Amino acid sequence: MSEISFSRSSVSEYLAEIYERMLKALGPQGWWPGDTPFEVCVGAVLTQNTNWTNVEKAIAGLRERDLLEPRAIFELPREMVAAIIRPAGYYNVKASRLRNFTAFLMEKFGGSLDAMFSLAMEELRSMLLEVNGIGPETADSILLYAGGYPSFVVDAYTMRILKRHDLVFEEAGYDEVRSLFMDSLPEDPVLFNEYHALLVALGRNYCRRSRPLCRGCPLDGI
DNA sequence: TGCCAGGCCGGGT
DNA sequence: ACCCGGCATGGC
Repeated sequence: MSEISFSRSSVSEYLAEIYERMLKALGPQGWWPGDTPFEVCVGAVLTQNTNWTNVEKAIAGLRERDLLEPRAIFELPREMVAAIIRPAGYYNVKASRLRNFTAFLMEKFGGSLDAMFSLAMEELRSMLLEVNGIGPETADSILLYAGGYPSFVVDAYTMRILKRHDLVFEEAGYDEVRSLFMDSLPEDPVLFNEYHALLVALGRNYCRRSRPLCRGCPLDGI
C-alpha cells in the first residue's frame, strides 16, 4: 500500500492512454490465435518461454493426429506427446504439463471444459495454480482466452514495458501488476483480451530484452 | 553466431 | 521469501 501515489483515476487515465496509443499504432490483434477453448489451453502451456511460431508447429502436429481434445492427450503415452510437440521446445516438461492438465480435467470435470468454466473465476484460478506446470500467466491465459473470464494476463513483455516506462516499481511482482490493471480498468474480458495482446505486440516490435532501443515506440513520452 | 522467445519448478540459501 | 539452474527448439 503506497501512500504517495497516483490517484486511482490517474492510473486509469494512464492505462487508457497507453491502450489508445497501442491500438492506434498496432491495430486490433484479435487474440487468441486458436480455434477452440481446449486448443487455447494447450497453446497456453506450449508457449511458456517459447516463440509462438514454434508453438504453431506443435499444435499442427497435434491437430493432424486428432489430439486436440482432453481425453486424447490424456490417454497418449507421455513420450508420444513429447515427440509430437517437439518443435515447441522443452518438450519433455511440456508433455508432462499437458498430461497434468488433462488429468486434472478428466478427474475434476469429466474432461469437460464447459464444466470447468462453470466455476467462479478466483476459485478456478486457485485450482489451476495447483496443477503442476500451470503458473500465474498460464492460468490467467486459460481463464481469459479460453474461458472468457475478466482475468488480466501479465507476461514478461507487460513487466518490461511497465518498468521501462516507470509505471511500476522495479520490484513489482506478478500479482501486484495484475491487480493494478484489474483495479483500474473496467472489468471487461474483451478489453483485457485486446490489452494484453497489444502489450505483446508492442513488446515484440519495440521492447525486446536486449534493447535495440525503443526507436519509434508508440509509448514514447509516457 | 549468439541471443531470444507470450514460464515454471525444485532445490538451495 | 527469494534466487538460480534446468528445460530445448527454431528464427533472425
